[in-house]
Amino acid sequence: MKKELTDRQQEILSFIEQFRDENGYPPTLRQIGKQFGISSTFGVKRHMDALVKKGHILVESNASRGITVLSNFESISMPQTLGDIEKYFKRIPIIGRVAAGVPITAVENHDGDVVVDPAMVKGFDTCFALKVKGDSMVNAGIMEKDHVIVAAQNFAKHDDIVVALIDDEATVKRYWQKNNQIKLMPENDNYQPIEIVNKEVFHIAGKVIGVIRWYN
Amino acid sequence: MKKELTDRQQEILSFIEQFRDENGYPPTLRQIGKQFGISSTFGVKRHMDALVKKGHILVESNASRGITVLSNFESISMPQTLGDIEKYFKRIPIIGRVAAGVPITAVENHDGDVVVDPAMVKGFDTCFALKVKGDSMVNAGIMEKDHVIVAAQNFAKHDDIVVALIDDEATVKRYWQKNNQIKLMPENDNYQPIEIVNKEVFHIAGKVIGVIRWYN
DNA sequence: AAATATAGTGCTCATAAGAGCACTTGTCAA
DNA sequence: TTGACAAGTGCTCTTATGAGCACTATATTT
Repeated sequence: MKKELTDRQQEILSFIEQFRDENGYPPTLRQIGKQFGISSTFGVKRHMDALVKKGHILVESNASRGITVLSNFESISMPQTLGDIEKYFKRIPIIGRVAAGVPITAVENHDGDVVVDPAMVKGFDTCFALKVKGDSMVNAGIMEKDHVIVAAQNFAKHDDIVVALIDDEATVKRYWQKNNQIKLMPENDNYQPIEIVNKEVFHIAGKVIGVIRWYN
Repeated sequence: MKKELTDRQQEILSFIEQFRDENGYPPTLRQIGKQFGISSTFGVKRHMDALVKKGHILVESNASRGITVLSNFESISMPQTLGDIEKYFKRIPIIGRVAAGVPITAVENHDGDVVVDPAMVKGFDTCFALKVKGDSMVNAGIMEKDHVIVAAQNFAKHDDIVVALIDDEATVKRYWQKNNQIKLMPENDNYQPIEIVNKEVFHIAGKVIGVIRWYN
């Protein structure tokens, strides 16, 4: 069992992990020292020894950057059989281009995928994810490069956030409808509402049901 | 765009990734050479140069093991065995209360969990999710009731978005630091920055690495 | 007051490890 | 046949980096 760390040791352990995560390789003793204002490698080395002793890392002797951080994997609720997996986890494809003619499910359109909770997309037949271009929805908390999770459907209700196609151009906007009049409302003061006059070239691809953002 | 690799280059790239995944740090040129029966570091070095040129890795000059493998988004794949699951999916606990005294991992504090892509939290030892209260970060696209994904750590860099504890009250803010002065910056014009004067009652619980939102 | 633990300095030393040159071998296309 | 290219050898050179010693400082405990 891992033993309690001092504040200093915890700080240093966190730094090692973060460094490794950002660079793909762990820091040297001197890089650690520099980060914390420790001028001597020996001072840092003793922290390593302490972290090894307490079971948080492994250090390969005489190997530069030879630090292995031991993970702390605590399982929550996990599937018991392979067949169970879809009850616990779901992957949704990230669609590169959304165009009217092209079926959403087209494989050549894949651009990776996102992992979501199946409970969240329950009841929606076909879902896909879309990487947001532009900042027209920032006031709705949808930023450039976020991924929106979309339930595929060709209709919408007033006030839904939708993925709409105008002349084969995909856009995320809030759907506004009164009687026979339709507008696509941006949520950014620098943009103007788009009024749909020609319904021939207008299409709804789906309704936004979620947003996922990762920093870095 | 990444260019095509020769068979040899592909083998070597795979080995580097596998080595790093197993050990937590990349191999040296000599270790790579040993694996493939290449006795000269120069032979290996030229493979590295080729991989850099073709956009698959980064190499830090004169740094031992300074190889960063650039990630490649693969298309949807599913685990083949139960043991594989954690490579594909991860659940992160939603923490009810974040308080200075209480360990984050305390089970009684669970409030369900969120499903995320393990690749996104790779390298972070302990992660948790937190439901956002209040609208002080709307300009950063973090809305009330969103879940923020947090990597547990007790330090932060200037400009990180952090979960901070002041007098046992948890808050999400942008971390601002200059010399010895620390401020927590809201991203909403209706709120004022919080200046940290008493560091006794101030604590950093973690760094926000992602945001998840579900509508309805 | 003495003992103990954590944290750090300023060195030295040995070596692990990257950089690079001149030369060789084998394959394939023009 | 020639030329281009990938792949590898056997070196040398430099330096980045881990190991370790003797000593200091500051708490906290005994």
